[in-house]
Amino acid sequence: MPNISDVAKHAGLSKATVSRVINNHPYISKEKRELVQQAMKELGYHPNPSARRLRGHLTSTIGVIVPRIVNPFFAYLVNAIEQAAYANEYQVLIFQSDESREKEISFLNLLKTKQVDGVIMTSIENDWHDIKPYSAYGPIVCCNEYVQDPLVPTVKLNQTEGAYAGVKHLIERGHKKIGYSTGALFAGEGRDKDRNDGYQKALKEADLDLNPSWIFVNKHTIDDGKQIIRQMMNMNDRPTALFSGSDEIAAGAMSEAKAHGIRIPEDLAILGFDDQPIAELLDPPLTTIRQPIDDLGEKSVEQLLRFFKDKSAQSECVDLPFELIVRKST
Amino acid sequence: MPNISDVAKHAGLSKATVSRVINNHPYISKEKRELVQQAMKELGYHPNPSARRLRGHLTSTIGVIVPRIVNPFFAYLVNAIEQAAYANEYQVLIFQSDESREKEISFLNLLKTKQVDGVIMTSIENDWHDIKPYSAYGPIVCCNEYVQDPLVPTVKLNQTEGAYAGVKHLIERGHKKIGYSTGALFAGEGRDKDRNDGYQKALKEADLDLNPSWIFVNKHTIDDGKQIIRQMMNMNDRPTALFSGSDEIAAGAMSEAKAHGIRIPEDLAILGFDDQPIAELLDPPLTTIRQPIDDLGEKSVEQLLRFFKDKSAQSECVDLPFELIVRKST
DNA sequence: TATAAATATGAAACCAGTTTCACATAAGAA
DNA sequence: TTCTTATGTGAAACTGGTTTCATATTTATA
Repeated sequence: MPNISDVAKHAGLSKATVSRVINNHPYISKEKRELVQQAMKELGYHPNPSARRLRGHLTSTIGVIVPRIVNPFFAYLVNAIEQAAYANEYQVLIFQSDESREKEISFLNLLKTKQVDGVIMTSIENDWHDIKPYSAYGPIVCCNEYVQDPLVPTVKLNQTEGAYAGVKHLIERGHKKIGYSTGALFAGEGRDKDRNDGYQKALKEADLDLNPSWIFVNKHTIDDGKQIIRQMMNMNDRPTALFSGSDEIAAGAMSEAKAHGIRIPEDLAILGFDDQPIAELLDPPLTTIRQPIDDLGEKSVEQLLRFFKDKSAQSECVDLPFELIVRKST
Repeated sequence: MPNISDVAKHAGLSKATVSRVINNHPYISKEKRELVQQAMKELGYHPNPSARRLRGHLTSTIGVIVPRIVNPFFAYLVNAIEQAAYANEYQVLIFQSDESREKEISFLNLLKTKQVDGVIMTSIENDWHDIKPYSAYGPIVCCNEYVQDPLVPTVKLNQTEGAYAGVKHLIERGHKKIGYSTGALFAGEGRDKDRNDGYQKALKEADLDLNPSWIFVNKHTIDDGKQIIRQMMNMNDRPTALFSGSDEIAAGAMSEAKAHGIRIPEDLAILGFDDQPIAELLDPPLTTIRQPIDDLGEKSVEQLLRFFKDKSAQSECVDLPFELIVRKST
């Protein structure tokens, strides 16, 4: 592998001039620039990223923290981020936090050690208070999550509206007993809180009571969905509709419900969240709330790039619209 | 951020000694070692990876090339690899080749520039002939793919056996007209060829003819699965069973088939491949061939680590067993 | 026409580590 | 007791880039 000195020698110029050509510095004569480019091509030269990182601050790598890559929602989000990053000649370092606070922090340390230029967090495990200090070492963008801090660049969906529209749809279908599954019930801030707000708002508007035993907390997976149905089977007064926090939960619930002879949507309407590819493959196809995942990824990368270009850029909070996809499960 | 000189000063020793402690060199007195460790702890010191990379060759990063991360099979594979890597204190750099030859090569260049210590390829787009030269810069492990070169460390499933068992299962269920979807029909080597072999072997054993119009080539996605059914609808002589190359194709096919009033498995049996989580959620639940994804990932990382430890380690070819999961779709 | 500003280049310092070389000391062998 | 050999440490060179500083040459302005 040739290095910058080889190129300099080959072109009959100094390392400094070669470096300037590589970095598009001003004040270089066209003549020398072409000489250098010629030499680079002839030697098949590629700058060594480690060396660049060591001196400058450019790593051309962004970190993405996801809870679990096997969750299709995050797989699609990572995909969108990767595409956008690649188009801008950035690499993506992907981390699974596994919903562990320690892992999350260990990944954020990459900012400190200049392994990544910036981080996109698609989930937040620690208190923001503990994460914030890391943003001194590089920009951190919240994507699909957010915190109560106007200084944090954020790209998110209006969760309140989404949940509101979903529940309202169920109410319009005539349901009065609406079950609800959520990540955290008494979340002080963030996505879950907003969804909870939307759920409550829709109920209130329709003068419906909120039955606490119809609220299922800390549900995330397919198995959790099945479990919800099993819980419901033990109730005397069962909900007639279930607003689940994700398509995965909905899929699990649908599967288990059918196993118990419950007809969907006649006996139980099920509403998902995400619009994953499986949604339309389920039987009956799942009514769900589509999140604009590609936009989410693109905008997040965009935000990050803005900060790379201008250290003191203004923080933005991008709010993306959602869409209710009505299929046969409601 | 403290650097190695700060630590050296704090401990009253030289940079060299500190470096030796970090790298577990022999010939260091217990006394000084503890002094250094104390100093590192007190200062909260973490070595700068870029600097280490620059001189030595350690990047503590492995690259993984997948065709598409949104394909759940690869999401699970990446997950397994990541977990195994994390346990060994390695980071994972994930790349989507998007089935593009150029992208694949551009990622392999990271080996050249010492950005990754080694690469796990879960798909191969270019001819091996063009990839091989890169292995001079670091080990390349084939995972779930393979090439005709005994010098390449490989972890794979016995695809021939898998396909054979699947088709045989369909034959035992009484099917004589078995449709088959594959990636490439005339593949000279690799996964698709082996599966094709297994398909043919099972047919031959049962004295069944191979009807070329029942073979569907270059199918991968949910939509491809739907398309297969549409093609079948136009046939006078239709297969009574479909052996699809993935659960995704199977899911698409099942959905479209039901839309046309075809009963499963009475009118058409459908067999998947992978055993993805959706398999058991479909209606009817999908009979499929389970790939031991976690083992696939773990073994691949293991192989890589072997080469990191011993540059001239012997290449191994690990063959993993599969499992037929019988559900209701056949 | 004198002076300031813009353009253009190279030498050397710098980033934060690792490794080589030189050298000192302690232990084991002749 | 002398000569190897093993053990332990530091100064300095090195990795491959970027950036500062010094300096030379143009070009623009007063």
